[in-house]
Amino acid sequence: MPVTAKDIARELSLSQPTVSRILSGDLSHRASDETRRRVAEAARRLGYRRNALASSLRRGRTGLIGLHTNHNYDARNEFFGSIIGGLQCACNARGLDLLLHSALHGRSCEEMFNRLRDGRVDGLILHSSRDDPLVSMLSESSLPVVSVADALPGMAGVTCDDALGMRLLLDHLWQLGHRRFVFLAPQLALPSVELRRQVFERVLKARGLRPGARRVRRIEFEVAAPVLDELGGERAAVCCWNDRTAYNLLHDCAARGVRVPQEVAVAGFDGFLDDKMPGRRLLTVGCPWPEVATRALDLLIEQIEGEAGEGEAGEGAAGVEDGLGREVCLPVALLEGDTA
Amino acid sequence: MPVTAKDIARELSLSQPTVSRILSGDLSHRASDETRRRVAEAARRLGYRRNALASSLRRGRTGLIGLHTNHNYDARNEFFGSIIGGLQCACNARGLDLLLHSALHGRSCEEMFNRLRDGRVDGLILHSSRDDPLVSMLSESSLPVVSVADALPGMAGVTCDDALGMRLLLDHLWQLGHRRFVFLAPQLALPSVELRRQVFERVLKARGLRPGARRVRRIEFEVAAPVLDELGGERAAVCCWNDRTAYNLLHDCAARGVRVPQEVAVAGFDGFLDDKMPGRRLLTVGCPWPEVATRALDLLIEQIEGEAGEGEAGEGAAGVEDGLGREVCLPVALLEGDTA
DNA sequence: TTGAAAGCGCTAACAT
DNA sequence: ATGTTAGCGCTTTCAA
Repeated sequence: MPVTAKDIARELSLSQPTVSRILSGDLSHRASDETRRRVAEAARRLGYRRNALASSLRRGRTGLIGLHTNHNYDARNEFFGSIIGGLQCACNARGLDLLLHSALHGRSCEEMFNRLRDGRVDGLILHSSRDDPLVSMLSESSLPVVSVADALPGMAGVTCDDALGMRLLLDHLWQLGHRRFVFLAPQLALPSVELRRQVFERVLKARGLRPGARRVRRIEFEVAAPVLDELGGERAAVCCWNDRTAYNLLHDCAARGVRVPQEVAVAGFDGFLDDKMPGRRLLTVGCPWPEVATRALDLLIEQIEGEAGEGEAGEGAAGVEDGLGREVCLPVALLEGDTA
Repeated sequence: MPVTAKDIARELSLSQPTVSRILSGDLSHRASDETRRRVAEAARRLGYRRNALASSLRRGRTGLIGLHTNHNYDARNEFFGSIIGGLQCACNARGLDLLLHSALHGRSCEEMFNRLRDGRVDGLILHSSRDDPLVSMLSESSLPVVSVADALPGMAGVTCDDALGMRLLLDHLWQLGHRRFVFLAPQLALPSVELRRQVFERVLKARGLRPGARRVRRIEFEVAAPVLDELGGERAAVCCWNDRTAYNLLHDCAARGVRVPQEVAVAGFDGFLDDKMPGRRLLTVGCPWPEVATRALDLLIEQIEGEAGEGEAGEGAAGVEDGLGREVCLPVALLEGDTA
């Protein structure tokens, strides 16, 4: 039913490749202006549209960028929405489209790997954790991959400056007079959070706080409430691993009548703009997630382009100078608020 | 470089189709257990992965669903994020993947149309407005399309019950004692908003309010501030066309020291969960956007499947009984708050 | 400037 | 139970 180059060729008594060359805008091909005109006219008249599948199959390029996460995130999650949104804009600017891979929950890791590598995407943006078996499969494969937010072994990645963020946050809280801290971390093995935790412990230890005054509390993903039972009256600053957890905690405080910041101080990490409810503002660390996504796409495109011109390079030290081992770390900023 | 069915066939001295049939899980094909085993083993050993492009080209199905909007939305927008998120889940459950089409801003409408119809997706979820030329091009084409949130002529769609929502809202405000109303609408030709506006005017007229007490104010997208200058002291209930606009208005009120709800009452439309800042809650209409997306996908799949078994049906009344003209309207609920 | 031929990797019809 | 043949629609030599 759809009109093909062959149809136009038949209509104009030309060969199919000639038509195809003109319609694909091949500039190295010098066709007569007359033929050009006739082909263009017939294409418009018959409603020709190039089949992207056939074209991609032949050229080995699809113009599609894949996005996959092994967490239960979708676009409704503010973090993941920021990543997707940033990618949408960046793809837009570069004439690419974005493929959101479905998670295939419950299926084997091999199946997911096979789908990611089935030729539909030129490269992959990945958000995952160290304990995901898919990571090593991907890093050993030839598919260009760049991780976002959390650094993953064996592949390029773009992160926020987690260490700096945590330092800024602790300095600020310290200056406000806080001397008792809790860090709420998820059980997930997220490199970014582990980094923040390390800095949390190192900085506070250096300031001379005893372990009891600088606790790390593992929580169920973003569920903060249980920690309130453990604070025991004394004032504490609770550093949440992300903004969502912090907002949950604020909610729990309100529900239990715990005053913020008088009894409990709350800090987040993400910096999602929240001008919804005036009169209250979360202390947090601003992370440029959309820019993380944009930079990741840049790195990915480098890899994709590099891959094309490959083939004769020495195999020994490959992977470093062509961007495979590149790690980009973007600056963060303290966003002051009234919750501490 | 990638391993093909041909490679495996050569390795095992089989024909390529035999290998292909086994690896594609063709159950109608009875291969000997021995061959099955050898093929499976070789596939694993050599790292075979089926090329989705070739497969799709041949079968005429891609397993990809497209999403396009002609507005400047991306996943960071709460509304569009909800739609994307809902689609991700629904696609996930059905083994489909989601393709976010880049907007191609500044390029011609034909180009966008051509990209949407280039064979990469089996069907399209569309969010657009009546004044978009793309809509008629798509509705006349054979590509399965379903619109979300805003009903579009000539194609199936899923919407929220905008009329009911506005009625519930006005009833509630009326009972609270409000007798002066403003509806903030964008200049965009969004059918859903026009419907709300119509109901706004009809209901309030029926209640006997004179035009001056039931004004419709066109605003720049989601910019609410200017309306504050025009209220002139007297108390009014401002119905915003969406939650974002309402939050902006709350923000503006706080900035100018206008007390809500004492001086100005504020209502939204969307119902995005906002437990971020405890102690204040927007009066709004809860719209099930993710479910809108899910239902739209169902309708789309119906169309796609129906299309396959087509070919001999009478052409006269086509398009109605096979779901093309279907319009689904999902229920909404009033979400009470303290802003009115 | 254009045409002929080949092939991307797969699936489907038919033959054996 | 397996092989043969053909073709999806396009791009890419190479030849004319």
